[in-house]
Amino acid sequence: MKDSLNTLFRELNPEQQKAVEETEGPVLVFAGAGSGKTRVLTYRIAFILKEQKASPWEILAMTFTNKAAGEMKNRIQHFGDKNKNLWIGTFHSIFAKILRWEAGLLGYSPDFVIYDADDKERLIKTIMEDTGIPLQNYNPRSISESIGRAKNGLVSPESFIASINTPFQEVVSRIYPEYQNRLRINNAFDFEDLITVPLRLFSENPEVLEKYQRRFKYILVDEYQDTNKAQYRLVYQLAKKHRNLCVVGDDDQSIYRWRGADVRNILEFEKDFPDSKVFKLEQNYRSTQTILIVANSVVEKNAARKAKKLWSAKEMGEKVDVIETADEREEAQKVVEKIKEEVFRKKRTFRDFAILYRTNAQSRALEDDLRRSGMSYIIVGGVRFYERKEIKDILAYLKIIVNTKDSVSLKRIINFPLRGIGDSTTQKMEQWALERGLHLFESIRRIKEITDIPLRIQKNISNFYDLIQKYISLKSKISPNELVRTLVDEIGLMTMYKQDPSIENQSRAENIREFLAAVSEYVDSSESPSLSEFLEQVSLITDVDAWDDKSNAITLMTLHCAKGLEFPVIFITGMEEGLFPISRSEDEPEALEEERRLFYVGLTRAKEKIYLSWAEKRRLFNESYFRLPSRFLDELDSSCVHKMKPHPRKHVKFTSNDFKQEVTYTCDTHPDYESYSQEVDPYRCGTRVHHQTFGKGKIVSVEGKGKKKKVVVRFDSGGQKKFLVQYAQFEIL
DNA sequence: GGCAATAGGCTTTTT
DNA sequence: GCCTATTGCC
Repeated sequence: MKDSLNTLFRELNPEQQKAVEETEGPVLVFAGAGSGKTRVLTYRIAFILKEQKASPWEILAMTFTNKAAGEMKNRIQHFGDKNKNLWIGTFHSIFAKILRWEAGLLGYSPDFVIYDADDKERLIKTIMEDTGIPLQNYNPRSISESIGRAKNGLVSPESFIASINTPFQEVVSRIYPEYQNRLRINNAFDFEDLITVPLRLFSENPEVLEKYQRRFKYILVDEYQDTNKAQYRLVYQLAKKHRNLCVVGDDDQSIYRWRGADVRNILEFEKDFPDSKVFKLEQNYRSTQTILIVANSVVEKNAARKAKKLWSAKEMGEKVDVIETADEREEAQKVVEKIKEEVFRKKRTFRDFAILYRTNAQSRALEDDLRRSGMSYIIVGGVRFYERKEIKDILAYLKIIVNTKDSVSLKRIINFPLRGIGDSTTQKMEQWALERGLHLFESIRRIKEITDIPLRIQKNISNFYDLIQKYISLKSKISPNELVRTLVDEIGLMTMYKQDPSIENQSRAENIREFLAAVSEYVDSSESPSLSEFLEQVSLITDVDAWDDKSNAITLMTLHCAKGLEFPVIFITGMEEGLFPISRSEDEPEALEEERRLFYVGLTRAKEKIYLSWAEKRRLFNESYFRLPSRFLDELDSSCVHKMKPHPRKHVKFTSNDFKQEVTYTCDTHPDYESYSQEVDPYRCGTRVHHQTFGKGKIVSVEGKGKKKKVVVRFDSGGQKKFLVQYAQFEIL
């Protein structure tokens, strides 16, 4: 171990080495993209162990993704295989583990299940139905998000009620306390709970907090800029005793503000810990100089950031190519063309490429073309595997077997596959349970006592009860693997899907097979496999975690997903106003800065070459829209950019379809369209208008025709608003 | 209670 | 354009 440490120490630059050796007291490491952040973290742990400052189980290292945690674990294994007992994991998995141990103190049993966004929404819907809040007026998802935001910001149901400003918040304030109540009844936690409940646990039980404070002599936090208020408090609490806290992050890569992440946590670390040591890692080992110049030129436009400048000892490298295309199909073609060129010219292979985009929906056009060209690709993200309906159905069975109190899962499967227990019956049973303060599962067990359910249906219910009961008793006798296979077989899922030869059912059957394989894999890899541990793993996994760089394929994913990864060649597609930066960020400077950081993250994924592309016309939802190039393209250091002119278009052809569609056209860049247009209409892009209330402005987009015609006007005062032309009473200037 | 047809919502990003 | 949830009919 000593040898390998010495060898590797030579690989650290002076700043990295200082950050590794400064083990005592609070330490803040600003680690720019590609500056060897993971290396510093792992060496630091290895160094602490080597100096025998702590035992492995006294070191806690927290990350945001399983992938990052796994990489850290892997690298540390190189230093010695006794390091298995280190506490390395995601925030959520670490605290899920602690919650299992301390569940009793919270009125939970250790078999609790973890609800994902879908379960959460179902529960909220149930509450809305029960409390008579009309689903039509309030969207359960917005309510779920609102509650999530409150929890991340440590706003309790009580304080939420105290700060109501809108009717919507009033509705949320009625649901929020009941939601927490039902979670407890269902013996379930949601994602936010995994962070906020430990905090409550610690504040209500100081002796428990002290136990963990004493245990964790050294605490490390990765991607500190992504912590939210709750996570920050949790870290702060745990580190208070030994004060050996090392946080590593990069404010320029903070891209999860919308999820409650608070950059202030990293920017104000020195305020929270006045005696902290600060290190800045600014040498980038990943990218060419050109790439860093371009990336810096973009992120410098942000006001809220710590001054720093990444540099590289590498060569200048190639310029960034900006590609302008006619529509998203041509964009895809160009990307494919460039990949072919790179493969041919530079002898690159598919795994060298990543195609990034802002929204998952953009992947389709790219996929179509890649498939046509016979190039292998993998999509990371999108519809997550464990969130697919057929998988969630099986998971719901498993959750019930582990925790019969979980009424959300119970309702999901009570009549799936169809067994003659319909909605009205379920409602009767719920009502019966509610009146007696029992769980829904109790109604099922004691179905004979519910006399207003016909005998025939009672029989169906008691069959269902026997089925679940059988697996509950099997749970301790056979492995999760055998149990799941028997279950899938008994409820006839595979036969059900296979019977129908439609593509979607075939792919469902395929997914179930994949799921069964995942269970086997879990059983093989775990020391003491249990159903409940498997469920936890599944709940906390993401698709990036499953991304493996071994297969030789082009990677497609969102910019968010790409964080922490690197590729020789990066494509960032859809560089258009309204898409990137996404339209919702336009009127909020902080959101816009976050978009810019996201762009920065994308750019710094590249080792050698960057292609940026945008399309003049793009299909979104079901309509075509004309587009303007992203403002970010203007922010690139022009000396490092090479603009590729679109193919000379001899005739801009518009099919009759183009005129039938309801399109948004932006005219400044499309004089061609004007000459083809049969409509003489003063309300088009670029027209300056005056509005009674808002003053003077310019039309920036148009949609719809006739009476439905709407325009978006950007006013000189700064704001932007959409109007129905019919009612707006504009004065044309 | 079951099933097929239709309406409606959505697309920013995720542990 | 897709997926899901709801509706209306059997």
